[in-house]
Amino acid sequence: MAERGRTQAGGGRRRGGFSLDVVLLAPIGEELSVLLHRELDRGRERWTVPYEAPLPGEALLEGAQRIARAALGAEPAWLEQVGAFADGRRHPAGTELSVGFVGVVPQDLALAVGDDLGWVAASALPAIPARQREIVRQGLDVVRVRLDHAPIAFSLLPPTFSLSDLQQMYELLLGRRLHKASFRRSLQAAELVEPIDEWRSEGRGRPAQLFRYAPSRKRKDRRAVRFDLLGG
Amino acid sequence: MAERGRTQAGGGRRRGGFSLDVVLLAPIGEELSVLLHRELDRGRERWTVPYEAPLPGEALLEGAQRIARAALGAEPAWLEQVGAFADGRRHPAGTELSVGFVGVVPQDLALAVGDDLGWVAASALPAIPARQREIVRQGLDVVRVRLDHAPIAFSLLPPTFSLSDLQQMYELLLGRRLHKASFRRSLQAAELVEPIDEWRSEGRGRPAQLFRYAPSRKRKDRRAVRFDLLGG
DNA sequence: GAAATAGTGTCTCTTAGACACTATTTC
DNA sequence: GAAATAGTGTCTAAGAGACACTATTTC
Repeated sequence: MAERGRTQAGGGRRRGGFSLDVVLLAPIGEELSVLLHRELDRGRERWTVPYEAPLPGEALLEGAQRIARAALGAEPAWLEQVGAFADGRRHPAGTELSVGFVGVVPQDLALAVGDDLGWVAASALPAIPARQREIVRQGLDVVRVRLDHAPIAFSLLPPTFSLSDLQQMYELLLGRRLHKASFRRSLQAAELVEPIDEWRSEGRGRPAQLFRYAPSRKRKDRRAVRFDLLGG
Repeated sequence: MAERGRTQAGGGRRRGGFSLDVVLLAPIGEELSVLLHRELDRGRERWTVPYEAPLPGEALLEGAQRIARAALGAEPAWLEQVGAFADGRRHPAGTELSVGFVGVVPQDLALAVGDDLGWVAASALPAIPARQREIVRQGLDVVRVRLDHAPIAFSLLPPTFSLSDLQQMYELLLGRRLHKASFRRSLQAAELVEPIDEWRSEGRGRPAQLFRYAPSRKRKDRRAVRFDLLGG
């Protein structure tokens, strides 16, 4: 916790090394949001994706986890490499190379970030360094591609959830609406969730049955969930 | 051409930098093969994936192209980044970090490599440094994933080809058999090829009509080719 | 009752994959 | 004719997506 707000501590202007850049995504209200760090550069406010130099001997994923922990005070629920970026575009660390990561954070953990950090809707990012903008763009793509194969959406939900919760999470991450009946059929076919004997009422409307994530081990290469567009 | 056989020229033991590792794949006969470089290390023969240090100011893809050109004397037909690797495993450059690329090379270009280079079946690689083995493994995955969306198979064929040629190339790259009728239906739906008024006889059997790669511009996000298993 | 949300049944259309066939060549 | 390869027609099963419906709650 003491590390919070000092995300850039190790990210000097070391020309020889490289930076680790960590795009953290969280569902904030109805928006898929990105964690940005506010820096003051000669009196001007600048936003950056959290980054730092790697530590000697540290694996890339470990370093990305460390940077995420420094920013969040907690581990992201999922974290994966996006790639290496050295296109000559501007980066605040001054390094020629950056290795990008993307991770997701559940909303409750996301809300407890420090003063100089903020969640900004991915659809309305402020100006950030060009190389980092590319990392964010590709990071969003990585999440959307991986969504079918990794339990990213589940990791953002509490242990029990309704199928409407789950569908909304998928829709938020994908940035598009899904077809309700089809979503549920696919979920059933994928054997990913298990109903529990519990219902939750949101005030208005029929109470929703709750489920928990319980993937069937039988089919490993089976696609997780298949999606349809739009929906009633 | 003068560069050939000096692939490792820039790949010293610079702890501070990183290496660019280029996995080159080619269809050699019936085998999908990887280009390896033979080095002598204290009298022992060692095989490595071509690698070098990047040049200052050079974009990653440019560097990978340069390394491929040095090894092949030609550009690969397709080249894409695999990712960054710094897992602490062994790498001949001695760097902590490597950025991996994967590319493909048509057979005719592939056959003209120098003495200290050789094409080895991907299914039967010799011992290579652990980090490079991982880059090869992930590189093969990248090719297979991209095959649906990038004209990789076409880039490995001459301008005109039979549909059986094309299917065989897909099968080689994917490492599995495809279903003939389904392959052709998918190809038709994807509007990727155009028949030309020319046939080719292989000696035995009915002559095959020749086609050329002619993607329809209309549907950009349409999946390139959809595949089925096995086949008559 | 209306409004809101959860959940389902059924229809159509597309496609993967199997199967079996026809077509055209060399021997 | 047989063998080999190219190419196609049809059937089935699965799945996507639309549509409309039923079910259960609050107001």
